[in-house]
Amino acid sequence: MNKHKRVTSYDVAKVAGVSQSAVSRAFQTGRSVSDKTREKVLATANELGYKPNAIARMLITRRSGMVAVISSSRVNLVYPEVLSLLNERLSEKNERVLLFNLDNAAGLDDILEHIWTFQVDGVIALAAHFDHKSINKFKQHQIPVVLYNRRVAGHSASSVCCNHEQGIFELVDILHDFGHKDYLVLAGPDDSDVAQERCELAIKALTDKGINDVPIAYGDFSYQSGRQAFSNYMATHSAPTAVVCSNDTMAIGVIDEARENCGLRVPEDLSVVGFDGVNAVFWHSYQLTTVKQPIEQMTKAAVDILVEQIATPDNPAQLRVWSGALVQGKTVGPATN
Amino acid sequence: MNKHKRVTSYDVAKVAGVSQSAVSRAFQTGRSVSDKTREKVLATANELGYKPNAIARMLITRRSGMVAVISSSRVNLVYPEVLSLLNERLSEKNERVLLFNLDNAAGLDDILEHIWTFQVDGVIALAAHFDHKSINKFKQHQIPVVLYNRRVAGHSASSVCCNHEQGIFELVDILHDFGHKDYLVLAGPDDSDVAQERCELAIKALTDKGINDVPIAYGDFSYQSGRQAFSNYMATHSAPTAVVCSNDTMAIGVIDEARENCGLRVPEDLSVVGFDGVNAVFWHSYQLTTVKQPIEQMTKAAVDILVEQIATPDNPAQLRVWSGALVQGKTVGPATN
DNA sequence: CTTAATAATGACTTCGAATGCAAAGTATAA
DNA sequence: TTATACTTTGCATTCGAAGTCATTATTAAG
Repeated sequence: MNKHKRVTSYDVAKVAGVSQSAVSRAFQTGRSVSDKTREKVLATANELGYKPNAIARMLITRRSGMVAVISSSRVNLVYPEVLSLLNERLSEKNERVLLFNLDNAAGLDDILEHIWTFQVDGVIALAAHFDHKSINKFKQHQIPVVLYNRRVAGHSASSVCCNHEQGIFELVDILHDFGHKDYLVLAGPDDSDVAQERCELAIKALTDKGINDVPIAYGDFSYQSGRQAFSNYMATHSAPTAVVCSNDTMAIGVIDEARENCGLRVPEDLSVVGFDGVNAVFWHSYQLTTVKQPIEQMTKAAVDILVEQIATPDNPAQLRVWSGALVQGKTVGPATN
Repeated sequence: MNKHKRVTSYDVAKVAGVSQSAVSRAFQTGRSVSDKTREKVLATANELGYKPNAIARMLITRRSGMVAVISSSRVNLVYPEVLSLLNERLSEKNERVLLFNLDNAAGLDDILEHIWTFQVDGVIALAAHFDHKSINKFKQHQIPVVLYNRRVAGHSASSVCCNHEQGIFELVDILHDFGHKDYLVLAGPDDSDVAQERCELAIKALTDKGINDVPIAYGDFSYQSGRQAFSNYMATHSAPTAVVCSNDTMAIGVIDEARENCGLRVPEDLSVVGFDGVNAVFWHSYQLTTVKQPIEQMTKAAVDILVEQIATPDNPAQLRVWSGALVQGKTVGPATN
């Protein structure tokens, strides 16, 4: 077997009695090699245990076969689901995932440094704290980017989005139809674009219904922060009848806090809606009323667009938007006051 | 700014009036360069927007700065949590995560092919379907591996594990103390080592208590499979009073199925225990009795061991085992029959 | 059986940083 | 001042595959 030194294309060439070029060509499709030579090369390669060195290939082809995915993790159950699908789609396109974790805005610079040096073919950014000001740097470095659920003015980067406006308006419609008048909006961290957008849309939807001055509480998209925020709110205010949460994980936190520590039944005393449609909200004890993002379609499109931009970098940036699917769970009921 | 061509160390060298070697050395610590030269180089590098090309460095140093993490995703909530921590620890050691997803045994060969060609510095394997027979191949390719929750006979690879035996015995102890006699063991997929181990240990623990012929149902570690398995079992058997599940996610599935479709209250009519201690089981509606793995310590150790093996490949493989922490939730009660 | 067109092949160069080695520079000791 | 030790520096080579180009082998056409 192969002892200490790696088997290179030269080794294979020597044994097979051909040139290194022939070996290289044998491992590519659509290259000018006779079947005879290719067979011979592949046979001896197999015999010697030769595997092409991807690093050397990257250097000369200037393609790394890696896509950087900038995700978050700590808090929001939606990230693992999206990451998993992205990984699958990218594998099909023969791209590997180089994973970066961004849980607070401070980490971004470090991640960018690594992205430049690693020569990734492209980037998919889904982290909540991803700062869209850094998008220009990608352009300078000529690295295609696809933003996930984050649109940027002027279309300077492609993005795939769920239509938050439609989704949140539908949720508010339902609450309104049930006669709710006392609302609380539970927003995400204020340095997150998605958080900001969803919060503003909730306020706007409520204003459209003639409901003004809605109080806003803040969390960080995590379960604990949902509980904490609701607990804090209840300590100084009377109970609302409906809570519009900027994501599912916080919504579950609110439900648990309401049931455990506030003596409120959901949905009898309190209606709660979330956003995302993560798997866990469909569990029987919660059955949250929420909007499910079409993450299969969104991740597929994100990868398709990215791969296209890698192949033809001069193609214009594009934006694709999907409607979310309203899921009528069991956390919304008629207003009681 | 930099237009179309990448800035290389030669460009910096020319502008700074030094040799390419000097530039290279300026970017490394502990190299023989005068402070004056280093400053000059770093200044012009900054000016030209030069970033060292990691690919070229990988080729010559034979270190990629990447660790392959083989994870699963579909089903078990424990993976995202572990993955996130691994990523954090590896970043601290200046290693990037190259992510591979293994959701069924068939995908392994493809992943291995990629691991060889990408010249990763090391591998951390946590996927349930990771087949320990492939460990020898890593040795042949001289790539250090750390197994997560998977020990292999003969210590041919390092591993960090949670002491499943202790944990499962403690869980069974509790159930036994509550007087349970009618058990169901819900096992994971039979091509998974962890699944097999936990199942056997549950049976062993029960046998030690004098309880024999315990029925076994099978799932795939997912919520849905937990529901399905319990539903199937109930269709042809009378209800057990206690279910020992091989992971938390399935345990939650069992609880939901019992409550929703079987008219069983948990814990009054049915006691359920899980394993792992994923975040979601602490949510108020579940509060599962389970064993929490010390994933902070385990991931830290996995990374430390791997980094050590990368630095000194001839060091012997090591095994580190932690006890899990019993979490007394609210899903276990006295036996009713 | 030529001639023209096409396919297959190998020699050589390239990608960009790191490093062994020898030469040149600087500091220390006698 | 000279001999010696140590530090800086640049040259040339290396990592391993891929691509360019010129040459040779093969096939098709006339």
